[in-house]
Amino acid sequence: MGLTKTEIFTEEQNQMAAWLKAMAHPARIAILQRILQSNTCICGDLVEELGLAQATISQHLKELKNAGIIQGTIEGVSICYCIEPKTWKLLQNQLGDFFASYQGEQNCC
Amino acid sequence: MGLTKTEIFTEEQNQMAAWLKAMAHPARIAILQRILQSNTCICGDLVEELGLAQATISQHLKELKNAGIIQGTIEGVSICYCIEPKTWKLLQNQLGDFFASYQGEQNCC
DNA sequence: ATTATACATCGTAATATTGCGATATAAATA
DNA sequence: TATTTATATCGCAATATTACGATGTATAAT
Repeated sequence: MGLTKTEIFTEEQNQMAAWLKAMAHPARIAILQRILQSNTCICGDLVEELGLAQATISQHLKELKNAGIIQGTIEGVSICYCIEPKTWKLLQNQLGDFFASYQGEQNCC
Repeated sequence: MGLTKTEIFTEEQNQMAAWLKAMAHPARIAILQRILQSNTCICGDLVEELGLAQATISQHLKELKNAGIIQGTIEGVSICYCIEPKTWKLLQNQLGDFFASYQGEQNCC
């Protein structure tokens, strides 16, 4: 084995897992924080700021892009990455609901 | 290679990544939903409800427990799993802040 | 046209994850 | 004490992830 049995879960469960997985790496958290903080597009600055090789950063950016969390547009020689607003808000809402659905310890251990 | 370079990231970035990673699997999302929904402790019902083998479920529960997201207490023969309130609230707040720090598209692509 | 710059992609090695059968453990019951 | 019940752990095979050097590609500058 070694592959997730996606077919036994709902579309929503798989989507949520995919989003979380895309963010579940310190480098990708750092990239997102950097984009959020500067509140504008981020290009190759990342390679110097994080201590990872250019190929590695590029790969991480690709994963965030594939998950729909960021988007990249060509800006001359470099590429400009920023948050994909739609996905961001969707994920924000879904995660918000998910966490808020906890009613606190009641009949619990 | 093949191992994450945790030493170049902050404690917070690594912790957040670890929490997200623990939740970044459809089975573990399903388990958490089940716990949240029934609002009480969950034992072996999961094995019948999800379509995964007992060993697999046990492993997923272990990962959620190791991340501090759920806790398990022995309840006679079976084990009772529920949300770990402290971690849950912490993660809820940190994720909330993280997502809320997005200022919307401004100087962006 | 050539060169420089900024990324992306390929290929590969090291390691991690996923899933499960088999087996171990520990509490409850007969 | 022996057996049942509920869960954990081991060991393995299949696959995925992480990281990076090397190389490809496309735009800008010379």
